[in-house]
Order: sequence, then C-alpha cells, then structure tokens
Amino acid sequence: MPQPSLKLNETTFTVRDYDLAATLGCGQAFRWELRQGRWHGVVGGISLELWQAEETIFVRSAAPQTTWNWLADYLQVHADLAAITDTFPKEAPMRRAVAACRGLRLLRQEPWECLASFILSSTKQIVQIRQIIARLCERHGHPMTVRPGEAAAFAFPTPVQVAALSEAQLRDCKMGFRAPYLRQTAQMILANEVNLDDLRRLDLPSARASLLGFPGVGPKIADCVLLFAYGFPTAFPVDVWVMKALRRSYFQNRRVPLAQLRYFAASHFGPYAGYAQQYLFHSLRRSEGKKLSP
DNA sequence: TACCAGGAGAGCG
DNA sequence: CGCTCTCATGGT
Repeated sequence: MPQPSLKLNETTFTVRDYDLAATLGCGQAFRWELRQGRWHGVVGGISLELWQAEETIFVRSAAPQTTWNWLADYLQVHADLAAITDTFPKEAPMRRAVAACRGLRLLRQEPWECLASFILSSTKQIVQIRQIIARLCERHGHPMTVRPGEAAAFAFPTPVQVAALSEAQLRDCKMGFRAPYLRQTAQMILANEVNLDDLRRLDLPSARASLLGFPGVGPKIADCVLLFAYGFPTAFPVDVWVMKALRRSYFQNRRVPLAQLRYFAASHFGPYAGYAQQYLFHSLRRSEGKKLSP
C-alpha cells in the first residue's frame, strides 16, 4: 500500500563542488530550461524540476519514484570532482579554465538522445540546437505527465518514432540537411544494425568505430557521445571553440591542422581529458560573453 | 549585410 | 592522403 506521508516525487542530493547551472547550461545537454530559478527537463522519461541552494540539489518529479539512483547517475553527483581536476596538467591555461567554471560536471546522458542531439548539432549554434530539439520533441515526442499547473512536456522521440517520420517532417523541425542523417540513424538502430546498449561494454576504439558507422557522425560527434553518454573519460571532442582554446593556449594562436590538435589533446590532458575539454570549452565561451543559460 | 555556428560527406588531384 | 565545396537555417 502506498504511504501518503512519503513524498515519493521529491528528493534532495547533498553535493560538493557542484554548479548545477553550469552543468545543465554548458552545452552538453540541450533540453534543460531555466524558468523562475528552476531547471525543467526530462531524464529517463520522467519530467523533472531541479534547483540548487548551496550544497543541496532539490528535485521534484511529475511521477512518484521508488529510487533516485538513475538521477544521481545522470547528474554524476557522486563523482569526485577534486580528484578529477587534480589530474589536469599543472599549467596556467588549465588552472584558469577550472577556476572559471568550478563545479561544472559532465552528465551521464542517455545514448540515443545524446547521439540524435549531436547529429543535429553540426554547424549550429547552441541556441539553435535547443530550438530544433524542442520542436522535434513537441511535434513527435510522447506527451508526458506533468505536475498540475506546469507547462506541457514531451519525451524525446524514440528511434521507432523518428524512423517512422518522413524527411519532410524532420525538415519541418528546421534541422535542414541533418534530417536524412537522423532518419537513417534511427532506421539503423531500429533494424538492430547497431545496439546502443551494447556499446557500454566495448572499449573506446571499438565504441567509437561503431558510432562512426552512423550517417552524420564523424570524429567530433562520436567523441561527444562517447564522453557525454558513455562516460569514456578520455574522449575529446574538438569543435571550433575547443580548437580556438587550444590554439590560443598551446600553439601561439597559430593555425594548426585538426589532426594535430587531436593528437596533442590525446597526449597532453591525462586520464580525464574529456573533462579538461569541457572546462576549456565552457570557460572560453563564458569569456567571449556568450549567453550560456536562458 | 556578411559572417558564423559544439561538422560531415563527397569529389577532386 | 589532404584539400575544397556543399549542405540548411537563423543568430549576431
């Protein structure tokens, strides 16, 4: 029998070195919206509301839960951030980047949503990626249970749902030339050509090779999925921002071939290079005055 | 108005 | 292999 006194749709996490706003707003995930001081989003098919006060993260969900382990994993609240940043190279550029976004965590996202989202990310600004994904979810995702008075929320469309859409329907979500990539990727998953859950048990090169088999997935997007969904700590996505940060801090601002930057990154930043990458990315975007959260 | 965006793929020599 | 061009759309 349910016990009415238990608040099964609320919990809290006690955290140290955690900046929820930086973590949810830094461009690793695209569905979190800040409304009246609280972050609204969907994890594991559950509509959530998160906010932080000092060392506590408050959680409210639309549906009651028997465990919150899945959310602790997504938010990576138990990761030892100090131990991670201690592995970074002891040098001025990394110290500055860490100081500029202390408390930023890498999330552990769901593979399909992460893969699909980054297929839609290529040569798009983060604000536009958010818009495309929001439209895709509103039009084609399953409507979710929300708390009374809350705005409507939608699940991220499943591979089955995306595979059933026409290219024109996807293009109506403003994803442009990425539409056939997303559609074909969904169809490949539906046909079980690649099982995203199986990638969890592979080593980094094997998992990367599998991801590169999807249309619209090259080295950069593959590394994003390896880092943000599968948690491979050395995956190191190099986009235009990271490229600029690396050139500025390590190559006297000279133009450097992409392959050379990747080689440098793989040999220089240590066992949590992917974390280092996100600090370089976010600190540069912050210093350039980007609007990082809505 | 130009230029650019968390790139990838195809065509070329 | 490395280079260049194209792809679609909207922010700045």
